[in-house]
Amino acid sequence: MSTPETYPSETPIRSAPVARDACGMALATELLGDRWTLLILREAFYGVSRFDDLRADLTIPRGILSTRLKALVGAGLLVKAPYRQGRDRVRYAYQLSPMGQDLALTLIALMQWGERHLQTGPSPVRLTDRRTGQTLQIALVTPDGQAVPAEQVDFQIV
Amino acid sequence: MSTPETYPSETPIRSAPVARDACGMALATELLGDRWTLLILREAFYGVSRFDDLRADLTIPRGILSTRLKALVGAGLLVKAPYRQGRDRVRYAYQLSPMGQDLALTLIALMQWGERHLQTGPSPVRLTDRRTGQTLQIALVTPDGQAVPAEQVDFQIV
DNA sequence: GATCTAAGTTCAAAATAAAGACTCAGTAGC
DNA sequence: GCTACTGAGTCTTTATTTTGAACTTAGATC
Repeated sequence: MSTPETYPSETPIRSAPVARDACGMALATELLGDRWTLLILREAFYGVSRFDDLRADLTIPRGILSTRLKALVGAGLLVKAPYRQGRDRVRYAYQLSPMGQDLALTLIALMQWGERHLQTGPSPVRLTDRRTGQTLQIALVTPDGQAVPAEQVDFQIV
Repeated sequence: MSTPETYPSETPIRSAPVARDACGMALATELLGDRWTLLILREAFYGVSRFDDLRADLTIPRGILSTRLKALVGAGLLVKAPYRQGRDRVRYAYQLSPMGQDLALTLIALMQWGERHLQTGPSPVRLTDRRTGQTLQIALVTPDGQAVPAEQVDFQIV
């Protein structure tokens, strides 16, 4: 990808060319950028959905989990779905909404970066093509699904 | 993509099938998951590299910026490069290391998700194929660069 | 020598997070 | 009916972080 101008240079970049409130990444970061939210969503992707299971799995304080879940439900990433186990009373499970599920590629991108740069051992997670068994990776693709190498990607601000 | 088992079900998932310290995403989240770190990296991608420019652009307290930059340099995402403007004394610019640059796809994934779900107006950011001008999107691809549709992706834990 | 600037450090006050006790609604056992 | 139990929270106190503002430092300029 065409990286931003290398620096030191004669005219260093003094500010970001896109305002924070017009940048999807900045907006997403405001919602997801804290110590727990992405970890909660990771659990949700794995299918962990009950309050006490999340709390035990993450060892997160109850109050914080409660606050975060409210925020995620409020933002539309999670939905509170009623369920009943056995003859027990109705309770609620936190499940990914379509908006939440759509975050999958982002979390996978983060996971693959973490595996490349932070993880020492091999990863237990396998992402493959169901048809061919080939290993899959995150990339930028054209509308017809052809990956474009980084050097060939043009990043511009209009 | 084969989503985790839908729930309510007879056997809900009680805990994540991958330990946090064996999951690249969880490791990445520990490093990047706070209110400022991703925003700092966003600036770095746009080429903003000086302490005071970052501070002014983000309106982040100096102390926090100092702490975060140290952490990012320590983790290897940023490098402190000496520079000299005019006849001024040597100062240091914070630039993305290869490890930091490799986070580009992750930030783009986050940006595209934010654009789809959080942004109201059109995005000023254009990601295109330099050869054909086609708009680009994040996807999972096979080693030969062919995108695989979500339904055909197999996610397994070994 | 006094002043300016970029890049920090230091410190008190405010906001957040953590840990643990408490609540509440419905079940189950006696 | 009374007691205990469970999942899903709330409440309260204490610890940790963040904030904002003032101070510091090193070299360049006047």
